[in-house]
Amino acid sequence: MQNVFAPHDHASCTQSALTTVERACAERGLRLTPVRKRTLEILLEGHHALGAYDVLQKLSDDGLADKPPMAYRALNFLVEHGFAHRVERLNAYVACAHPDADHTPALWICSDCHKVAETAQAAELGQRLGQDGGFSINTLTIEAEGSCQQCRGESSND
Amino acid sequence: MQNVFAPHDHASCTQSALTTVERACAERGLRLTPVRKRTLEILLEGHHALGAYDVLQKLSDDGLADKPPMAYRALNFLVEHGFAHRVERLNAYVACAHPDADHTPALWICSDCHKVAETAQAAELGQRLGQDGGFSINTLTIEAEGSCQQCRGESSND
DNA sequence: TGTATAAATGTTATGTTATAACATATCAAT
DNA sequence: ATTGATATGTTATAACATAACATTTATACA
Repeated sequence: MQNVFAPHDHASCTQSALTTVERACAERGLRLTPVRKRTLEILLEGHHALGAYDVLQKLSDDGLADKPPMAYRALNFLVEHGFAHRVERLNAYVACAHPDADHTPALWICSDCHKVAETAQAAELGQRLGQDGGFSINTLTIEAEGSCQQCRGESSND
Repeated sequence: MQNVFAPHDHASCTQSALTTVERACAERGLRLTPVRKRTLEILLEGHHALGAYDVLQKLSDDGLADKPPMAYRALNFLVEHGFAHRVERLNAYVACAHPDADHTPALWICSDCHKVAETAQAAELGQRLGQDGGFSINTLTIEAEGSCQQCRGESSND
């Protein structure tokens, strides 16, 4: 687990995500317009899920967008291209922790600190699960709500 | 996979779910009031997810409830006690396919026929996933969207 | 049997999340 | 420059959900 729960150098964490997305957009011919980039930055400010209207408020503060569709469009762009994830349980959005990998993430929502972490091993797992019933998966949502190690104040070997 | 996608004797399927829930309520001292029972019946009419307002409409037709909180209360009761599940991806609800077992279901949403099936093997799986990061899971959501075997028109051994 | 307590229901009002539909502007290629 | 595609601006409304408080009904037990 790429541990966003643990203390880390968040500035470089943000910077590297941003750079990676910029590169990915360049490579894939995607337009990381001002609203889109700012939306990503907003999500990157913390490892928390933000609702579309939270994002909209911040975009509005910056004079970049002031109506729901604008925020939803930017968020949908990010989600579609794997630069952010929608957290179904929260009707909210998180920046992707490793936007370059093609992945179906499992999301880990700490109900205490409200941070959301992500792991990538979900896809194979879904395939395995679906095999029995002959179900062919397009998209898979795996979200756990609970408490992270940091919030439980426990050591790693308990 | 308890295959709700495949043709089956739905009347007996419904009846047995209903009986099981009635028994469970009796055993656990829960009150399966008219609105609650009818709500369950409504969900049991098909293996489809229904939105709270769809349910409300039907309850209203029956003169049992006519305001949002009434439907939400009944639905929440069913969900809390494991007699129905909330489908996060759809903001909707399905009757539980095996309401007696204590389970964390994985839900299988066919985007073609819109039926929702359920399997029970999710819990262990979540535990395994969370172990690495020391994350302690309270609730786990696993939902796959895709196409069922029936809708793909494929044989079982492809 | 009356009364206390808890549980469920009824009701108003509003909060929150999301999109349809259509107009306008900008970009990218020829 | 023209065109076609993409993105943005805007209005309006749809869809989902709950807070807060009043009233009724069930249940327990004095």
